[in-house]
Amino acid sequence: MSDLVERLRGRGWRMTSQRRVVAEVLNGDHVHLTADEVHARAARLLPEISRATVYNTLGELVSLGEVIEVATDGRAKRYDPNAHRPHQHLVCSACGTVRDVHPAGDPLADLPPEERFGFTVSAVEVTYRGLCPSCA
Amino acid sequence: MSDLVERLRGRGWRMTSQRRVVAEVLNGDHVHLTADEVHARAARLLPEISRATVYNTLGELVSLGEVIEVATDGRAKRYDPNAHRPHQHLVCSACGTVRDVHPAGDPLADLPPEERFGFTVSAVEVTYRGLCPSCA
DNA sequence: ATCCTACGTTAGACAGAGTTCAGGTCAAGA
DNA sequence: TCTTGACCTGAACTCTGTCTAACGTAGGAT
Ligand SMILES: [Mn+2]
Ligand SMILES: [Mn+2]
Ligand SMILES: [Zn+2]
Ligand SMILES: [Zn+2]
Repeated sequence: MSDLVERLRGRGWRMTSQRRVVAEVLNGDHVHLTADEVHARAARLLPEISRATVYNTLGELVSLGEVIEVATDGRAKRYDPNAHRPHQHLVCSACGTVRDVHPAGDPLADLPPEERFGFTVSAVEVTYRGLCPSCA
Repeated sequence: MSDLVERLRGRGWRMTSQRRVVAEVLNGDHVHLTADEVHARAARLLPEISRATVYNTLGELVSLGEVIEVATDGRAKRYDPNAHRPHQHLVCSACGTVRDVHPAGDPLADLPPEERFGFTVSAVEVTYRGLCPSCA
């Protein structure tokens, strides 16, 4: 996540304390924070950061391809810095916890041509649902 | 969808004009309407129907297992009367059109035990994304 | 057929998530 | 250091969905 600063600068983006702090928060494995969680953690490092800036920066990171947006349910979207390797998600139906998973097989290949209705299919998302150990 | 009226009655539910109209709107194949779309169409048949009743009735139909809630993106949930046969969805990234698809294989079997992190996995959703013929 | 009443409906207030905007701030090149 | 346009802020606003109190009515009881 630290060379993100370089990538952003390479695209002519100003490196502000706000953007640095958001990038800092989105660091680690199995990180799937909501925008408000990102804002709360960023505000511990930079108290005056605004909600709007967090939303703007997250949206920019998504456009850059550095962060993936995960729409789990009727709840808030989660922002996932693990954009390196493609993966799918396992979501707890009770508490909303999200884990990265790597299923076998290629779901795209499982969709036969006659089931594509003339669409140009380019991506597939798989969401597994169940109860996590704490909630079971 | 017409014997839905009977199933509801069998559960001791009152059959009101509002519920009949919502059931009427949710009729056909590849129907994936948002709650507000259901409300708009229901209101053409029964102008005084309220938004709250549409939400209530849709929630009841989901609890009954007669309708499936589909969260396509960060937008409004869609309500799908095709609850008979399990299926997945193909969504146009441009216009949002949703089609029912039936991929081969069992995605649940593709998630090995060591990728389940102790979860009790009970369901899986697959969403294919791409451009529909009109948008391509 | 009429009455009763618990269940259903309504309008509007409310809440959470996210967007927009006018005005103030500041990163970084000259 | 100066300049400037990109960036940030707070507040208002939209969108989706829930809740509530008062009103209406489906359908069994009489
Ligand atoms: Mn992830
Ligand atoms: Mn469907
Ligand atoms: Zn859980
Ligand atoms: Zn389309």
